[in-house]
Amino acid sequence: MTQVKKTKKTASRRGRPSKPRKPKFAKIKVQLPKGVHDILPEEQAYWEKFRTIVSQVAKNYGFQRIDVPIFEDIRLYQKGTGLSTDIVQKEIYTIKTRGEEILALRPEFTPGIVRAYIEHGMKNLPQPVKLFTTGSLFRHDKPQAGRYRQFNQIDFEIIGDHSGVSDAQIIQVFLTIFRKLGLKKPELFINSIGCSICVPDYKKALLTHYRRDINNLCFDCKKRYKENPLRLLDCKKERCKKLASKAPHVIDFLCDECKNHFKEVLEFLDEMDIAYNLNPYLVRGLDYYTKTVFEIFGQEKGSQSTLVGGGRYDNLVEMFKGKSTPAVGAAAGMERIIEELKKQDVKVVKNDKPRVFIIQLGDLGKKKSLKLFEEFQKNNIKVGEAFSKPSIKSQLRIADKLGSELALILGQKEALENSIIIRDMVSGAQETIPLEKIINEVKKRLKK
RNA sequence: GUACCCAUAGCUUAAUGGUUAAAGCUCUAGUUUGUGGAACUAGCGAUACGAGUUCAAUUCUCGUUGGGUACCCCA
Repeated sequence: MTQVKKTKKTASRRGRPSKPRKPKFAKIKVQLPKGVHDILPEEQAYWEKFRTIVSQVAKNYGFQRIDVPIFEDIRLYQKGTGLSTDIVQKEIYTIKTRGEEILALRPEFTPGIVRAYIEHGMKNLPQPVKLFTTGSLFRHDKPQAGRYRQFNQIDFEIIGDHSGVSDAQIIQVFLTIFRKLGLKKPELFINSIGCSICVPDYKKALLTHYRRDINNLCFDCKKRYKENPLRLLDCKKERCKKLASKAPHVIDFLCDECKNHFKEVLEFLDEMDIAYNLNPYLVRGLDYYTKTVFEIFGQEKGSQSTLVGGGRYDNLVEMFKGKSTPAVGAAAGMERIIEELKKQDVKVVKNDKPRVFIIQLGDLGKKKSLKLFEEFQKNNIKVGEAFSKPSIKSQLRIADKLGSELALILGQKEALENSIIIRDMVSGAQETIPLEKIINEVKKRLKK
């Protein structure tokens, strides 16, 4: 029999000389542009857990959510993030509108949040204003592990307080989130890069230190020498590193105010038992930082292991014509943190398995099943279904794969006599009961 | 922006300068016209794209695209 069938099939295939029918439309192959990624259903458990913890911790520490637009006037970032930064010089995505306007996809959160603070008169709220957000950012960078062109960050800002307590609290918030996520041993590095009063002195000293060796510097460092001497300390090239290691430390040049502020921050960290490493060469790549700067690294060493970066930016509000307002904030890369969780083998349980599954057979059975399904929704019981499958076998298979404990079978016969079969998927025992009692029966059985 | 490595089905892998590119997992269905997990059977499904060498390229060469890694920078 099967053979006949087979022969028939091949014969018919061969006997049809003219092509399989062509689609009337042209096909194109589409794939993701460079450096962007999908977050697939099986990944979502991590993201959900992450977001839940973030908003929980935010609430506990008194941060309110704000959402700022994905694109803004490019000048916001040119002025805020800084013209000399790589982010603005080579990584920012721009959009030209039909008018003359040039917009930019946000490469970071802080300028947008500061703009919102000013624009909505938040200086009239009780200070400081504590805000947080999460979302996608865009940087045209070369993609590699842990680095994407569209990526997600969580961001916390405290605007309107100069005290070191806020710096410490921002750090505390991120470490709390890490603890709740189950991330082991994040490492904190911290430094102070002074304010507009003391930094010029330090820059002068740096330039003096480098002056004699300027011709030995790498190409980038020559540029840095002119535009942003602090970043000379950041260079990873051997020759430049050697020079950097003999360079004077910022700490020694801090004015009294900055020195006290830094001391205060460290004292608060000590008080909260937060371990930190002092790194005199940590300067960070954004122009607006003053005083405290810090980074938090994961355990996995590598150049992309920065999980959090942040610091104080006491001049930024004023730069946008706001009233002089001190502020501090930080942001963490969500993709990197989730990668780190996976590397550390932190498991996240996904809990969306339906414990009950409805199986329908025949037209009448299907119709009644739809209704029954709604009944379960009203009773807030998660129930699985495969209404698109006609056979009982496929439906049972799916119920089994989903790990349902109970299968409810509603076929033609049951529909006619207003009953339903309830099947225990573990023991295989089943029982026919009146349809109207099913909700209570299921509730009873699920309690066990 | 620079350097190195990589690219076969949804996933993991195989093979070949020459007929129809192979397997496991997954998925769809069947072996029971109303009963899952196992087994068996069948089906779906791929040489990233473009050029060159060749009688013949998935295989060799080049380019493009995408991925990985290092530098740079950053989260």
